[in-house]
Amino acid sequence: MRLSTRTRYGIRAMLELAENVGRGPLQLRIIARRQDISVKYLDQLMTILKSAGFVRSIRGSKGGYVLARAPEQIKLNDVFNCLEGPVVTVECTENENYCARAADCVARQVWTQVQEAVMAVLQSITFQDLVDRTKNNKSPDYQI
Amino acid sequence: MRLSTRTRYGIRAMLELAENVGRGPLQLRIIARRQDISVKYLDQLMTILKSAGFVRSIRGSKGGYVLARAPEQIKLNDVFNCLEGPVVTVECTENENYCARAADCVARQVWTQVQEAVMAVLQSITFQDLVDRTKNNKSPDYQI
DNA sequence: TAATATACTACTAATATCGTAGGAATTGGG
DNA sequence: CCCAATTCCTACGATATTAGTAGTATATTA
Repeated sequence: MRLSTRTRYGIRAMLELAENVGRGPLQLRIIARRQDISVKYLDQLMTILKSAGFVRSIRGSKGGYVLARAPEQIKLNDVFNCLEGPVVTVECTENENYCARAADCVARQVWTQVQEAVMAVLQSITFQDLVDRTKNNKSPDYQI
Repeated sequence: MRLSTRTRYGIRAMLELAENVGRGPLQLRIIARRQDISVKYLDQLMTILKSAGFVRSIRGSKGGYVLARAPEQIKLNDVFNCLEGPVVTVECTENENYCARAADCVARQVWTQVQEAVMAVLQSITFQDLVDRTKNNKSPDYQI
């Protein structure tokens, strides 16, 4: 159960956009440099995020990317699902008919519990929350 | 973030052994048939579980496998870790020095939160719990 | 000694991941 | 109108992992 770089990079890129709200479009090049990600790879990730409706693009010179919605309206769970796929994919938790024993399968119950725990965390956090947390981390009050 | 069959099969095999406690060794062949897993593949999984100390093997005729500890003393988390590896592997959650920005990286905080949520679920369940749940599921009281 | 098990090692097909590469299309500014 | 900057699109490839299959060696019981 390891996270793909796709998801990790994608969420970090979204965070960059969230921090840039109100300052116009942000370029791939900039995001890639700040987050230490290959421009070309990030290019593909943004395509996914764009077609899922999380970001908007402005083409041409002075173009770039902006969030399609306000940061407080985008939950981590949404983006996670888009990039990583359904949380904890075990076929039988999604499709009751996948296995004949599903009804009294305790293993299935466990995976469902795990799944719900992960979703609960990711659903409770928006990109605005992450922006706020970043500010707190950078605040002088928190320096040692 | 999908579970490998390795983990799923392994946990189901362990559950079979937990249900068989006190009845002597259980053969690979039997477990494989009941759980619909390839005998040869299960063979390899049991090798892993054995070297991790979760099961003991009895070789030769009338041999098989038994749990190495009482079912109430084996948490799902232990077996999960053994088969699937660390929960939610993101290098930076395990190794603070992996990334220079780790200290104030909010993405890292998120993955830590997710990780802890999963571990909390898996740590709260033992194989004895699963045996009990199975009995409840099979009890006539629960039939419709 | 025969039958039944586990133990061990090697191989393989399929798939996914994590990119790299190259060029086409669009836009803003001089 | 032209050039530079930027997104858009498609194809390719190297690497690793997964989910097995296969064959043989070793141990134990009866």
